[in-house]
Amino acid sequence: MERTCENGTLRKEDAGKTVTLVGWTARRRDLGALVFIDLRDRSGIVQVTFDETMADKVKDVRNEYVLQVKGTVCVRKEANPKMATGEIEIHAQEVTIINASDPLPIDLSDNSTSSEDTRLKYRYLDLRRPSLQANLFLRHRVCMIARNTLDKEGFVEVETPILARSTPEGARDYLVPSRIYNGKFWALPQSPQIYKQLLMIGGMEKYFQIARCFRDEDLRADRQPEFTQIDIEMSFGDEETIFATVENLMQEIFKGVKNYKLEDHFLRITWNECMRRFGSDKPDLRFGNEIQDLTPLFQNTEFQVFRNVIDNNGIVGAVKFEHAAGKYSRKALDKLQDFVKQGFKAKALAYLKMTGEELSGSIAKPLSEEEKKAVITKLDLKDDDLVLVIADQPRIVETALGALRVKLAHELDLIPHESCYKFLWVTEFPMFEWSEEEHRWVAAHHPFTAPKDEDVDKLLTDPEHCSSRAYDLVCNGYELLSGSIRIHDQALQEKVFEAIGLTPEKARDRFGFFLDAFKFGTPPHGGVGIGLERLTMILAGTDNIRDVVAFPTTNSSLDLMSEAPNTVDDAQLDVLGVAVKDKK
RNA sequence: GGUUCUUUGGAGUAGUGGCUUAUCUCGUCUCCCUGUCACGGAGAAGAUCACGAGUUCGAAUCUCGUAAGAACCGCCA
Repeated sequence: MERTCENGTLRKEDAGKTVTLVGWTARRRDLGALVFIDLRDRSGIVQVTFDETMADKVKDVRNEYVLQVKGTVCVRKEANPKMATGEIEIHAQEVTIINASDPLPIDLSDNSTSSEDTRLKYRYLDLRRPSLQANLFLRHRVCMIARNTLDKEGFVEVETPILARSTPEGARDYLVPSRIYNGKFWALPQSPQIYKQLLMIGGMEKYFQIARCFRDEDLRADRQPEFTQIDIEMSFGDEETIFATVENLMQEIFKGVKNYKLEDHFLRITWNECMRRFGSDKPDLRFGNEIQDLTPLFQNTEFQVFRNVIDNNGIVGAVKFEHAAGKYSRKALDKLQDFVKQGFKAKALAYLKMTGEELSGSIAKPLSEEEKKAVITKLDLKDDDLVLVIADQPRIVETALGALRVKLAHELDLIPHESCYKFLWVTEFPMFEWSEEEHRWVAAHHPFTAPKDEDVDKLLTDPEHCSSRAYDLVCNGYELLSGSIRIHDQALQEKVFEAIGLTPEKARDRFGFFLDAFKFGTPPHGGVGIGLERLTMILAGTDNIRDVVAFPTTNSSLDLMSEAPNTVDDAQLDVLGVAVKDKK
């Protein structure tokens, strides 16, 4: 099919050229003997005019008809400054209606928003939306830069199996029944973790993969059941080598995509400090409002609530918001209290408001004059400042105030709208977390993560206070990547398995091949998995992962377009040796 | 597993117990129009108000249940 150029690329310099264009009818303005059609392809829109000799040929054309137009590029008498191609138009000489279109069930114009489920049902139409196409182009750019940058540094892309063995630690696996071995199952990889470590043992030294990962867990605005990681692993390095590689990669991506220069080295803080200051392991550093520990001010308090909390190893935490007291009514603050009670198990939310020199609010009365003065001095309170206070167990205080910090920053518009990217390495994550369900310690990152050298002796005796060599890279409140230095010593690996309650027999059963591999000269190694969607979201300036995935699912992992998952024929089940208990 | 919110012509919405024969915008259909660009003008069609039960003299509106969507908590090594 003849096509001489893309519609959105035409400019005044092209005037006089005869061109053949193809595309979709974005909009048609019919003035009778003169018809204008905005012809859209993926590059943009150009106005085509059909004069009295041509108007008849397009009288049946409606929105989204596919056309081929031959015509001359002409300078417009009156330019449209809102269009990239607004200085020119195409005077049509020939037109072919290539295909018709029914009226669309969704509205493609940018100022309208069809509901999320209608858009997902007709995703292939929603994809015609220029903003969505731009996101997919952006994602492509990120992948291209990642490939080129890593290639230049000697990393080799290796594909690892999608049909793999289930590794019960961690997220729930998607399972695939085996036809040849009835009763046995593949698992889709949650990440290529074990394979990339085996590649290190296999002597690849520097590996990467743009890898699809699968996790059968409940979704969020930034989580889909399948997603893509820029997966990187390297031998003979340490944190410094890996951080340098990632920082360079991020710099290249932000330069290539946004022409934005990131700082040479990203900030670093330990996990403990991060939780203390921000109540989150993925803090948004585009605004301040850090959590303050007020416990020392109330050591001798007679306020019973604080007294009880402090006597039971709790803390009193606070977050200050400047010029916010007037914006939060009693009702609004009650709502915030419900938010922390329901979401974060906090028993209550107290507040203080500064009016002139005077402190008022829910706990102003029970506090002594001395204590109030101490709070004012400690938080440097000025007129109209709002202070949210929670007294409870430390982790509850931190996470609840951390969540309020983010919530109010949004409500008070404290977050810069323009391009602003605050990167942060969070290091020394805890080695283990206590699982209430399983009544055992589980790996906080994954069980192949190396402990800090000085904590190796505490693995079995004091798992709670073991720190690991795991790290996250955080940007604007998103966990952009996770990684760690891995264990490369068989004895240490077995010890960590023991710490999470895996008996040697069970460990052998689940990871035997992996443990065996450690016996044969395993190099020290470590790496990261970068969340491609989250990175693209940040670059695209959206907070919904569906905006950067071509065919996303709903919150409940349904594809509304194809209606997957769905039933299969009994014959298909038979051959797999699978029976369905309760058909819904 | 839990919490909160949402569901009204093809699309987006207004409507908090009777003022409704359900509002407006876009789209659709018919006619007019040679400089529009979210074209304009005249007219028309199109909705058992997600589904089921209940309260009431009376329900799009109140209550309960079901389904679907969204955000969050748990979960996500």
